[in-house]
Amino acid sequence: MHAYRTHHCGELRRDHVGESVRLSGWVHRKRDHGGLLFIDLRDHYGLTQLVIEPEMAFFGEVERVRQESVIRVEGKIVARDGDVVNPNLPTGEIEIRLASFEILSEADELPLPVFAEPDYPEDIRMRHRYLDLRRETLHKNIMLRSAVIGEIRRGMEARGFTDFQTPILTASSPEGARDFLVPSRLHPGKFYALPQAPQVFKQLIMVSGFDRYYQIAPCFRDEDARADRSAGEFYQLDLEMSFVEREDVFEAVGAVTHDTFAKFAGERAVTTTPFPEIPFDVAMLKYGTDKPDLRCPIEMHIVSDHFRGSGFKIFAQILESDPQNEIRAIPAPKGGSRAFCDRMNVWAQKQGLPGMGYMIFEEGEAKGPLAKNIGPERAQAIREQLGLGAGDAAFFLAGKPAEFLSVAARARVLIGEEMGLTDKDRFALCWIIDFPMYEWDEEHKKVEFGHNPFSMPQGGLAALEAATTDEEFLAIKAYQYDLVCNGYELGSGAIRNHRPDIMYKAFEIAGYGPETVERQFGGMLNAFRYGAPPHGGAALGLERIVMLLCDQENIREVTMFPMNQQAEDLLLGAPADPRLEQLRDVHIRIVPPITEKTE
RNA sequence: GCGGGUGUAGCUCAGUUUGGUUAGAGCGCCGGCCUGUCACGCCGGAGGUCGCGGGUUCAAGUCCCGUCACUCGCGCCA
Repeated sequence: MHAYRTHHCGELRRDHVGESVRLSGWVHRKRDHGGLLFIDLRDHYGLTQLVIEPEMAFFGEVERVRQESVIRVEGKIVARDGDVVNPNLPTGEIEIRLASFEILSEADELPLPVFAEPDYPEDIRMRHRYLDLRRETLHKNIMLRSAVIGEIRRGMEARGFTDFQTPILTASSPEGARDFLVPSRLHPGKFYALPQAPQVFKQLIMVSGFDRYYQIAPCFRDEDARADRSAGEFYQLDLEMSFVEREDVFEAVGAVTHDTFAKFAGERAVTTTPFPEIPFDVAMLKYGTDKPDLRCPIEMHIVSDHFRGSGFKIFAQILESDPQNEIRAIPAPKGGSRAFCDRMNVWAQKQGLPGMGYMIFEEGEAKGPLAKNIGPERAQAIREQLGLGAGDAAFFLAGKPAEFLSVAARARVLIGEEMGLTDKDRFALCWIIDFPMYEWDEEHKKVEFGHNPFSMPQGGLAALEAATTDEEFLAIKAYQYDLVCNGYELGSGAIRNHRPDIMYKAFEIAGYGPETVERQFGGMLNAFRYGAPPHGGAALGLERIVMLLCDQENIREVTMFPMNQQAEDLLLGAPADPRLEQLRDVHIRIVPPITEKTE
């Protein structure tokens, strides 16, 4: 007989009745009736009920055993009949009448319960992550994560992608986040950087002729965490393809994404391929964001013309004061109640806006202060533009789009949810395409790269050379795209710029001379001088995918050993003070931060 | 770096609005009872610097100031 078990705890059924078995596992739950005692024995696979009677020699020992102790038992499988069958358990038709009982590892009093899952403080969950991970939901999430990775790997391999590992100790990559630095022992004063993404390496892999690469790649970024953004490190499905156009990347990534979601979505619907492609400009106009939640059908409209020179003086003046100002409307079908509109207005004020004006449309007329001031003709025109009818409402935001769009975007989603227009039980995927190559850097008053500088500008060198003014530079689009699901950015990618001449020109527009390009990206630039295939790819945040499939809103719920928001590992204690000789080895002296306030 | 929320028993939380007797409940823990439970049940018990420091007051969990921790968000991360 095996030393620890003949079966696992989720295995035994009615057919096994009469067999003698050995099981090992954790004491999940104990129900002591004095004259009869039940234990739910748990392992990775499930629960099995053990029955202990007072005549058994070890009865007293079982009475004293604490939850989460690890035990080994032997016994005979007996049937549970009639109303003692537990239909909620796969093993609910049998139980084990014990012949022997042994504690393999005793548990102390628990800092957090494994059984039942009330919300627990994060620091305690992190400090005792091994207990937290025993709990049903987290255990399942982590298993799903593994299954998702497996599915992705099979999908990628089936489409001819090859898995390669890229360096962890490397040079700073062009992602734009803060690097984690690793001091060099052999080269005093010099540092490696941990990769923010394998961006440069995967492009070099294409130049090296491997054609199709993928990797479940660890990425490191020294930026503050969010609910949907891990502290310090995360994994992405990283991929790159040679001799492709954008649609080739969409076909490959779309297929793998769809199949992975579909496999684990259960009852939830998944957008079929090809995913809708929404130009960046259109997304900003209709949804106010480049990561729209398409489960909400509401689309915003520009309604500036209806207010220009109108009787609603506040909006009219906003439009006159700056040609860049506009009035944006968010339709709210079925939202035509004063209570709802006021509530939304208060919400907008809490988000830092002066407020959201609104109109309520009724049979033949529009109500609310805005409608009164602009008069029935203009109100009717707005109603027609928005395609609204009686019982509907519309909200209005005025000013610089950049200043109200993020609130408008959230308002759109909120209205959709409150009005029951949003189907929560689906995964709405889309591509956002045609990102601008450059954006306006307000701080330095200059044109700057919008995304990473390695995207191919649409129109190539000719487009860059044709543009001469800031306005023209800002109008240049890149072959740069994002994959979006339910309001989350799942990933992004680009057709890369593999031409040194176009790269010099692209950097020149952002104000960087050739020496900057060569200093920062010389390695890759050199590679492009000896025959580089046109190539492109993408990278998808793995945790985001799993988070969506697990219906979780926090990325730590799908990460086995995450750091907390302050980027600390409470389980093992990191970051930690180094020993003096470690610092000496790498030629580092700590300069304590200046904390005293000097007036 | 900034803003919001939270901090009371091992854990989840009530009590703080309006300062006033010995700070409560559920889960867990310890003891007792219980032969069909599966969130077992019943009885009893232990367990509290009310995050920390200072202040106001006859009196502070409650009011004021400072500070720390956790968390969500902004900045940042394309």
